Formats: sequence, structure tokens, C-alpha cells
Amino acid sequence: MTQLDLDPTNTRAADDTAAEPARLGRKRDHSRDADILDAAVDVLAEEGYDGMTIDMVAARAKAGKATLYRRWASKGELVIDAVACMKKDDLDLDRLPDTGTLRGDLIGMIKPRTLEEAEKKLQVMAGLMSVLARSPELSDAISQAIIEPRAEVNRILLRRAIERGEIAADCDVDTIALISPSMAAYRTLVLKKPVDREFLVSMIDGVILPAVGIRP
Amino acid sequence: MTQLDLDPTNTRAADDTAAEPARLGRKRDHSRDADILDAAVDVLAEEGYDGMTIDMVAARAKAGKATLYRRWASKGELVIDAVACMKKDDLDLDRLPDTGTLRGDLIGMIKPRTLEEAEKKLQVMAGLMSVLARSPELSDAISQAIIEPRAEVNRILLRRAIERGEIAADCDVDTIALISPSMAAYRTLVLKKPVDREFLVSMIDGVILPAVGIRP
DNA sequence: GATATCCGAAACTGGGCAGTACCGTATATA
DNA sequence: TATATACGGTACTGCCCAGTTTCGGATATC
Repeated sequence: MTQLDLDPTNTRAADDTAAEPARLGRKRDHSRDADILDAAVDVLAEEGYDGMTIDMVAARAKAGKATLYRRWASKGELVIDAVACMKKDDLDLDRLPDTGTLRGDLIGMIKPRTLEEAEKKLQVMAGLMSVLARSPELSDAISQAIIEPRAEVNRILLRRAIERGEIAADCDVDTIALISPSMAAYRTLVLKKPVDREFLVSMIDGVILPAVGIRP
Repeated sequence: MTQLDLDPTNTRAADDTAAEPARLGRKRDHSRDADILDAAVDVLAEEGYDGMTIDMVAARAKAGKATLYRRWASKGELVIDAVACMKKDDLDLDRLPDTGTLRGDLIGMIKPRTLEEAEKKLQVMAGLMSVLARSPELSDAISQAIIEPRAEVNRILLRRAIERGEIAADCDVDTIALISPSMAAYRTLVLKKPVDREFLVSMIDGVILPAVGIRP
């Protein structure tokens, strides 16, 4: 496979942060960035990092290959940005369910839209697995965009349950919060079974709630 | 990435199962097969499927590239055999701990040798993730060699606990048995933290035992 | 000892892909 | 309107790697 270009001297082609000296001529159409990154995410989910080619991404975004290289210095940079941009369509931490019980909150997080997003993110993660070990930058992007948001929601719901006195204050919030994300990843990637409502409910009632001391 | 060759007409070069018509000349040295497959597993763990090259495997096994192609028809076939051969150095289902308690049995499964093996297998799995979706044959090999053995051990220990009357007969053995394998995979591949004794014990006492109704 | 097949090593072939260069066209500034 | 740049598209370069071929030497059967 091709090396991820992580040389810090190879500055991003799309680095427009430097003070613009009022260049003239046609301006770059940044509204296309999102289309390209979305296309990259799609290809990544279907083909994986090594299977993804710049031509595939360009074709799917109906853009020229040169356009992509005008904005990102390398395939690696593009992928990192693509992964990071997945973060946007994610859970809103300010609008979490608040039903008064841990079970109600957890069940309230199960929404069809969320399940679809989660599945696609896991596909992307699978396609990047073999690269993870060799690119700390990509590893961080994955963690921030895919892993953390989901675990963070669970941690918040668990802490609220502790504050309510619903569950013991000494239970291992960090570990418990990782149960459903990791089991879901396993189920999707290894078992190739759907992560549907039924599965998540049985996970909540059969594992998570008993683990924090709530008996059905 | 290069296609896995799954064309059934492309018969394995090493297919010696056909009745040998007493060929003459030097015989193939099958004692080298194991060396080559072990080398393949090592490279696979370090580089992933796409990063692995036949030359790397040949060099590590101190063998010629042609020797590999005399025995396997393609890179894909070699990888499938390599994964399958990982199964050998695995848990012996006839020699499981039998301490009289579920906790004792689970703790008894934690052995340094086992932890090392498990970690390497997970690295291999990570390297094959992106290919999994496109090769049912490889998917099966992975499942048989890496996933199933570990889950099967847990299922056996759980069923024995049910027979003893230690835990409820209606608990979801299949789901519970997957908790530690999937959390371990998550911890190694995503969090990049070691799956050590401490982690596994906290998993047993903080998640698995509570989930089956045993309070500490 | 003749022959057939193995071996490791190395050269070679063919295809795929990252990255670059250039085209004619479109669109912005001056 | 002249100029500078972006655009989509295509052709090109250079490298890497799967798979093949060829070699001199080793080893087993006859």
C-alpha cells in the first residue's frame, strides 16, 4: 500500500489560512469541498483506504482529478479531512433525551437516522483499520469523528444517572460507556449482522443495565 | 487494491489431494509450508493485506518467490491458508479450567501466552478488515481462526455455570460470550491500549458477572 | 549415473495508481 | 476588455507489485 504522506513540510495545498494578498483571477469554489469530501467518504466506506483511488473520488464528485490536487496535497490529506468531516452529521450533545431514567435515555438514543450514520461510519473505520497503526493523525481523526461522540453520549447519560442516585457512584462509567459502541462494531464488521433496535434493546436490558446494578 | 482471486476454476497450485501417479524427481518439501505460512501471518499482522507483498513473505521465510507460487495459486489463496493456520496454536477445548465457579473459570483463562496470541490475531484481523466485505471465504477463515474459538470457550464456561445452577438458565449466553472478545478487539485496535490481566479482570467483575446476575 | 523435479535467486512483463502537466473553457478582478 | 486563475478532462510519468520465466544447483527416483 502507499504511504500516508505525513511530512509536515508538505503543506496542505488547500491551506488558505495564510493572509490572502488579494489574488486576482477566478476564485476557488469552496462550495465543492463538501461534495468532494462526501464522495471520498462514500468511496472509503465501499473500497477501504487502499482500494480507494483519486479517480474514483473525482468521478463520484463529478470533479477533475486536478481539482482535488489543487485542494489537498495528497491522498492521505484528503482522507484525513474526509474522516474529520464525518463528525458534522453527528449527535447533538445539547439535545440528548432526558426521560428521568437511564433506560429511557438509552432507548431514546435509538433512532433510525442515527443507526444508518453509525453503520456507514463503521464501514469507513473498517476500511481504514490497516492504516490506523501507521498514522497517528488519521487515528485521531477516526477517534474524534467516529468513536468518541458515541462514547461521550453514553458517559453523559451515565453520569446523570449517578447524580440522580439511580445507579452507584462508583461504577466504571468509562468502561460501561464503551460496551455498546464496541459490541456494535463487532456485530457489524465481524458478524455482519444489522445493528437494529432489537439488538440495542437487548444490549441495554441484558448487559448495560445489569452491569450498573439495575435489575429488570 | 488487488482483487482476491476467488475464481473456483483457478485450482490451488498446492492441491496435492488428487491421487499422486507416483511422480518421479525431487519431492516438494512440505516442511517449509509452515515456515511460509508463519511468515505470511507475521507480515499480515505488520502490514495488512494490501501492504503485504509476496516478496516480503518470501524474504522472511528465506524462500524463493517461485516456491510460493508453486504451492499457492495466488496471494489470496496464501492469505486464506495463512489465516486458517493461525487456528492451530489455539485454546484447547478439552483442557479448560474447571474451578467450580464461573469467576474462577474466567480468571483461569487469563494466561500471558494466550494474551500474546490474541493480540497478534487481532492485528491480523485489522489488516484484513477492508477485504472482509469482499471475500466470504476469507471472512469464514477469520471467523473460524480468530473469533469463534474465543467465543466458544466463553459459551462453554457459561453453560457449565447454568448447569451448576450458579447463574440463571435464561441468560443470553451467545451475547454475553461476545462481550470480552469484542471489548478486547476495540481496546487493542481503536484505543491502542494493552489487553492485560487488569483489564480483563475488571471486565469480568464489572460487566460479565453483573450481566449474568452475580453481584460481587 | 541419467532424469525429473525441486530449490533460491533474479530478471522480466503487464497493469494499476499517485501525482503532474497541459488543454480548452469559464469566471473573477482590474 | 485584458489578465489571472479555477474548472473538467485527458494524457503522461514513474513507481510498485502480482505473477511468470529462467537460471544454476540440489535431491530424489529409476
